[in-house]
Amino acid sequence: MNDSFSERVKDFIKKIPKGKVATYGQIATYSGNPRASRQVAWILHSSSNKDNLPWQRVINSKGKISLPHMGGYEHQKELLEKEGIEFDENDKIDFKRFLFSINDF
DNA sequence: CAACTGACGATAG
DNA sequence: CCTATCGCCAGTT
Repeated sequence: MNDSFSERVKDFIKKIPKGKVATYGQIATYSGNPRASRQVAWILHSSSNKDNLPWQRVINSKGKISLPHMGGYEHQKELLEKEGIEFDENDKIDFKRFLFSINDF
């Protein structure tokens, strides 16, 4: 359960800087498995709180929060807005401005 | 080992 | 923009 894809995913998420967001596909890709986006989601549920991961910075490829309304959606949105991330009228995040990239390291 | 599950992604219509 | 499907992966049951 260590030194695996899962560990790298968690490590990557920890490296997402404040004020930036990353998509599941990105995390999966940079962790070695471009198609394990689902696994990323599973990991978040599995240990986001336990490992104190900035889970709120993980969104889907559409630039939107995946959580259902009244199921954490508003909570996540508030956390992101507190970090300076903005949402447009469609509740989408502008990748051009807030998407985290490997070059930001 | 088989089936199921999950905050997904890409593609097709 | 929407729904429907399939694919992919790891952890559970």
